Amino acid sequence: MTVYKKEYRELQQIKLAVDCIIFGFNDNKLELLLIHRGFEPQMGKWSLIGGFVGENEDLDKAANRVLYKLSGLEDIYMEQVKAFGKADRDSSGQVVSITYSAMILKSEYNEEQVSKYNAKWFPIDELPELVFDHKDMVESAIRRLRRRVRNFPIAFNLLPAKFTLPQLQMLYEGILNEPIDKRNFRRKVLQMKYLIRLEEKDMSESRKGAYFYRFDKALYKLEQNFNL
Amino acid sequence: MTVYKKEYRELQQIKLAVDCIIFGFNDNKLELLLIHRGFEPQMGKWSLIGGFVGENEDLDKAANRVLYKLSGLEDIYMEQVKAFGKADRDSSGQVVSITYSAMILKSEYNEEQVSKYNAKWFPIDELPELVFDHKDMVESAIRRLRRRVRNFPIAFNLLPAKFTLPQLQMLYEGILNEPIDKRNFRRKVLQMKYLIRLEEKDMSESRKGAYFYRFDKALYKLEQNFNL
DNA sequence: ACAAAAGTGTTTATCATACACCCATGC
DNA sequence: GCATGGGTGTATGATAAACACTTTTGT
Repeated sequence: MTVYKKEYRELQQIKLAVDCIIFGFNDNKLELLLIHRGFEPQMGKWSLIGGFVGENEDLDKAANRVLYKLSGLEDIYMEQVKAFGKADRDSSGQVVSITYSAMILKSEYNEEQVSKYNAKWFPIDELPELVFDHKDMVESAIRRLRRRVRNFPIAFNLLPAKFTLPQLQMLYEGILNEPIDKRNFRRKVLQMKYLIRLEEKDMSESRKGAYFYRFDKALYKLEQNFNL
Repeated sequence: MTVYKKEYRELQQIKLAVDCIIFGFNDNKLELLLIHRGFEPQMGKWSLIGGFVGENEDLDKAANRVLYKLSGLEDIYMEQVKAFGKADRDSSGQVVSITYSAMILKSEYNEEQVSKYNAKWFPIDELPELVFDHKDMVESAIRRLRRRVRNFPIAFNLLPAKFTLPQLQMLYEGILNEPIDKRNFRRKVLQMKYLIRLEEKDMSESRKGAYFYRFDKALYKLEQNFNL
């Protein structure tokens, strides 16, 4: 924390921010929510959803507050990714930013807020030019996401409560950006007992129809081993 | 980064620090370098090696500067672990701290500096009471270390350039805190072609003597797959 | 009857694990 | 010759990867 008492007194000019990397899923592709920056510096470029940490505000709370302000979403699975702290990363001064990553179900997202804040979804392989080092932030978040989605049941945050296995597989293929063998995928998914098949079928995607499943959080909590 | 221009102007009272979690290895156990805190608050407890980030100083550079100041070591493998940002984590005010973790070879460590800074090595299962949330910091760094030591050749930072396989195995057993089968360990280690056996033997630990090996960084860079 | 997506098993290779004895040397 | 730590191989089970056909139903 600190070594010399005198350092404790020095006032830093460093500002502390959080940036939220919000993933959604659409058209079999991962998407990212960005905001059109309406002020200098770098006016006109696109930016992650971010803001400064408040006085006496927990870092995690700050990230959630910012996310809530700009999306209306609460209780979203959100994790710290990394601190970005190059002294010259923000041309307006020394700003250290901690990134947080969230995955949200787009259909629960309040579309009013999107336009209100000049926000827009972009497929992750068609991102516009981003301010400062936000491109690095996104890349590190995607790498982390691809690692974590194999070991934790976080992908279900991008799906409705009831979903089909083809949907789930397409989601994984979209996140990992690689094709997956259908039979192997289904076997692995169903071997873990966390997916409960419902009676109902989704008839909208095929004539045969695909069974709906739900993810049972309680069962997962018992074992907590997840691997895809 | 930022959403409202006005926020840009507000002066935060938040201070930004780095804390270094420095691991060494001794007597088949992981050790941690701590500093005796000689000032309030929490005078008398032990603390990680930390300090505030300087004006116009990169975060990584700040960590390295702090580490250098307190240990004399340069060019140490050091990685960002996590940001700690509970508003009340430091009783002297709002201080957000980014932790960095380094592993050093104790025999290269300047012993003069240790006493000069009231620093001391502690086995990780016999840590004294630490200030603030430093215990959480250490725990998260150890978890990360145990994860990474299996997938990256970072353990060699804790050994001299020439080392024996029994030494390496004891190091892994110490870090992971579990026994490892000798034959399986050696097979896996030698299957990756990064370890070069030297002619020389270490005769100090046994009558038969154990071959010295060295880790070939260049070979590792070619493939970069590592798994133990 | 055919198109379109859903669903289903087996084989093979690879990797992880468990396990016990001989070797080289100094005393 | 014996005590001490160093070094070696094999068999078994588990996991991952490749692969093709049948089912259902709306038109």
